[in-house]
Amino acid sequence: MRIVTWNVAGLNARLHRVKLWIEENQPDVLCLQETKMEDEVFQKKAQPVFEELGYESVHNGQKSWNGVAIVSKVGIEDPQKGFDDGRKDPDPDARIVWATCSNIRIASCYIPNGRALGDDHYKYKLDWLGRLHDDLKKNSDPSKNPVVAAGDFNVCPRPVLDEWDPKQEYTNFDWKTKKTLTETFDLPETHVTSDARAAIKKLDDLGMKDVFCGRFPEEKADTFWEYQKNAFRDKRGLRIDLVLASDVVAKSLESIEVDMRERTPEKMIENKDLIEKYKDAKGKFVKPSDHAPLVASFNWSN
DNA sequence: ATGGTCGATCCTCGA
Repeated sequence: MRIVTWNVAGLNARLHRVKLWIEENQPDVLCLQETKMEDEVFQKKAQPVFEELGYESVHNGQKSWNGVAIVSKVGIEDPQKGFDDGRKDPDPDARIVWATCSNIRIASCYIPNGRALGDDHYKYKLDWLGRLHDDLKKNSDPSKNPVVAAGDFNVCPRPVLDEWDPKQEYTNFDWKTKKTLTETFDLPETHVTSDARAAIKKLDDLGMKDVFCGRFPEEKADTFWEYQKNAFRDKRGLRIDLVLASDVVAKSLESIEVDMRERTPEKMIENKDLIEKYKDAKGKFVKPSDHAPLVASFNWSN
């Protein structure tokens, strides 16, 4: 059972590559984030592509921003859009969708970025993670049942290992001044706070284990590199995409890895055939997302 | 002369 999470940064723009990736990698369940489209658009443009490949799908989206989907070749049962955490105020954003696939309750999650510590969006981020906890506790009981929450958590769970070094100096040539500039890059502060980490810890305490962390407690494995300033080339990334699994699932983990090839910028692709392959029907090279797919394989049968 | 973020939308915002 191969479960994948991938923030595609716009499914309309990325569809050609998502299709290729599914064909090559044959995931059982693919959790997508940042589809940036309404459900009607998903049904019309994306769903038929997935169906052609033998996949069912469920989507919770909105215009321009956010949007999440579960794409599965092992069934989609009891789909649910948004939270069912007992609260009356619905989430204003389309950030979570649930489905049961091969007897595992699965959520595709896009946690709010937070923007800045003083911003209301940061409060929303922490509240959102609390709601995820409460929904899991209320409906899924991860201490007993097979549950997976996969997605872009916008939190670096482990200090240092899941971050870039904010003190490291990077050099880039500036064509305007014709000088080599040295600069450092601050971490996104909303991703590394003790409160954000405590929210992930609370999910862990509920029984939702960060399976990469369980297998590789001492290793780095970034999943996101910003588009700006050659971040991928300079290995300036963060580990913010996570597969959280309840114990019965987590203990069946066979492998977990990041597909770096899918994030490789055009300039760094050496195999020219690959560049041709990434061109869509109109002959336009489809750029990578700023996130790489995180692929988790479990020895799971229901 | 080089390159400079990207996507969705409507030009600026969010990441």
